[in-house]
Amino acid sequence: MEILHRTNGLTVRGAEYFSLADTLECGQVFRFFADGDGYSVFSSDKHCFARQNGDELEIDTDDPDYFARYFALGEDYAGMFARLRAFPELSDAAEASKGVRLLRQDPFEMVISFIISANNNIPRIKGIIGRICEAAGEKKPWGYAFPTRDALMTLSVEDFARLGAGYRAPYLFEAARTVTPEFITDVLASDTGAAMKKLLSVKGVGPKVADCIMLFGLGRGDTFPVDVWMEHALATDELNTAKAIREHYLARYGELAGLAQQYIYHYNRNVK
DNA sequence: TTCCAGGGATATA
DNA sequence: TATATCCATGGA
Repeated sequence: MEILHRTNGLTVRGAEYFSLADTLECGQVFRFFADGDGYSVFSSDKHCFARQNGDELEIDTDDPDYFARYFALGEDYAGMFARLRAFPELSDAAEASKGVRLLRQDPFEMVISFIISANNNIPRIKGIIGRICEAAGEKKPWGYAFPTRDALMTLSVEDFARLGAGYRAPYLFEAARTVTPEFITDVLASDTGAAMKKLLSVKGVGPKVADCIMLFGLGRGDTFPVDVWMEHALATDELNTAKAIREHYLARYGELAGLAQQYIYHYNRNVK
């Protein structure tokens, strides 16, 4: 994969293990929309317009370095794909998900976003997050940034409820106060078990939400979020709870479990 | 243990 | 077309 840095973006050639559409459409990111012949993608206080034609990818942005990391352009997806493809039960899902990547998203944004995701559907989640950005995020030429923690702290429980968060409003109010930069640093420095425990101390964060935050926001591959789709796809007589499924596949795929989860999710939701 | 709390999408009648 | 169910979490 060849990456050319331009002043206003990036050009990537030979992006065989990269699918912009599949990566964005597999439930890990809520701030993007199909825009002409590509996608507008928003993360933290950044924006890019990305477009893919075969194995050539164009990313227009003021911050190429940020989006090079965001899209994990420096990581060996060919190698990770090959290792997962070798598991017989994963071969079909892997082949259908060759270009799916784990995005490196902003930890604070992920905590807030995945609290909203609990017991919710994607269109509604997108709506709530969009309204929170308009209410408290900085206005930019391309739209609104995700609010900083300080800006989020100016919103009341009633504000969050009015923006559509429903009964999650008090959790968001509290998270804006407890999820400090120090909290994030602390979680990042912890091993998986300790990180999970710390995240679970935030109200509104249960096991599934914590797994999503670790995988999509903290770059932790050794997690395996099990939502209802995964449970339907993977449940057997022996593995009949989300917890049992999680433990089993975590042990089997190790540090690649998170990517395996994305392959399975994408295959079952978007391909099959 | 069971129930409930937004509301948009999906399934079923 | 109308109505029931789903969703992942915390608290009663």
